[in-house]
Amino acid sequence: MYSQLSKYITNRIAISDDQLSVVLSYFKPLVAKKKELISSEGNSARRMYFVAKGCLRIYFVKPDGAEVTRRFAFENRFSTSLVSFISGELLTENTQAIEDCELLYISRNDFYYLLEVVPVWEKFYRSYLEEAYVNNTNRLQSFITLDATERYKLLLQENPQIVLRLSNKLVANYLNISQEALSRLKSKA
Amino acid sequence: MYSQLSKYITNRIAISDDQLSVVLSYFKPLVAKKKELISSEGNSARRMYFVAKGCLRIYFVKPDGAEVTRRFAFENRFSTSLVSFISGELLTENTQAIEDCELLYISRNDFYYLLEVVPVWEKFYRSYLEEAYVNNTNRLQSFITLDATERYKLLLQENPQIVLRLSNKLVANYLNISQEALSRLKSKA
DNA sequence: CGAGGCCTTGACCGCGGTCAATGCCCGTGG
DNA sequence: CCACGGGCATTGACCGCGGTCAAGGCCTCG
Repeated sequence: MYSQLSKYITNRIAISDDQLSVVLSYFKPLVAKKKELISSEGNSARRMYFVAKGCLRIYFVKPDGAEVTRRFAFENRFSTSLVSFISGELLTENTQAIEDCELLYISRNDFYYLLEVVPVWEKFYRSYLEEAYVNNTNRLQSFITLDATERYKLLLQENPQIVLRLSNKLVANYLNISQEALSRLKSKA
Repeated sequence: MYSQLSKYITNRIAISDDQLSVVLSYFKPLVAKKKELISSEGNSARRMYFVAKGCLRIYFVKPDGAEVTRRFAFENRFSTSLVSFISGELLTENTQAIEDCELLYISRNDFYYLLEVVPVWEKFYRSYLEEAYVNNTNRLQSFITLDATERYKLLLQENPQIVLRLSNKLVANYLNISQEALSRLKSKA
């Protein structure tokens, strides 16, 4: 697990072995069963997760109770309810294991502490934020410019893993269309 | 102009006078007339703009030629085509003055140079990225969860300046609805 | 004063949502 | 090992939001 995380970090920034082991020492392992809710709205336990195995789903809940998926995180991805992580306020999004998972997590406090004591960690966070921003913008753009069929085709191209590995229900939810609509557009194409 | 920018920066990070003047020295003034295109798609001149006076509009162009506004930046705001700024690739978005503007800009190269030589500048960029991410996420969320009327009401609440100061056409474009639809929902509410 | 852009209103329509019925698959317990 | 139940997928019927097209009035600017 820790070697996967090391690789992830060293792929992104130049960091000395000493600094790397300081960073790693703040990550703790966590195992979660399928369907388990790892952190939920209104909870103040903000953490950043590294997925060593399995898949996480980040979603928020609409006033009417409906859930909307913002993101899936498969193996070798970081993931967090980033808006709450940034603001330090209560969680606005839930994180759920949708497969049996092996995770490493770091608390928000420890993460921000590392920003102070390991200068190069700031660069890591920068690249994380930049990537999150670009992903978000692309997703926003796809909702603004594409209809349901085009969004589905784009997802197949750019992230086939989501379509192949997850249930139609989850895929439809991620595309923000109904299960029925996804079923129909699949049968046409 | 430079004092506005100083205030903006010192409001966000603790920075010594010396470092501040280094930072300021990389910003250059620019005046733009209403409707002027300041930087456009396919252009590689990536800059970050500080709006001292007037209003900028950042938009991208759909394959069919339609324009979609991602963001307006009024006085005392930073603004850039951030995805291109991050990636260093060609611009994917255009920036246009929609009023007569007084701007300060810094080139992408100089900006990244500052990240190396003025360590505290990294914190400034961090806070900028965090804010951009949160804004983007809220906007994405509003498209996913709200219909046209609700999006309009939310905009009135959170950013009345946009509605009051800009033409219906621009507002409708920002909300990603047709001018006609905006006209109708205004007359009902 | 004319032309072009913006705003409004009406008519029409298509995408995708909801509701409902049915079928399928799979996990669980008897 | 089979029977049952619950969740997921598919299909049909229906409908409403918001888009497009078109026409008319108004304001602005050259």
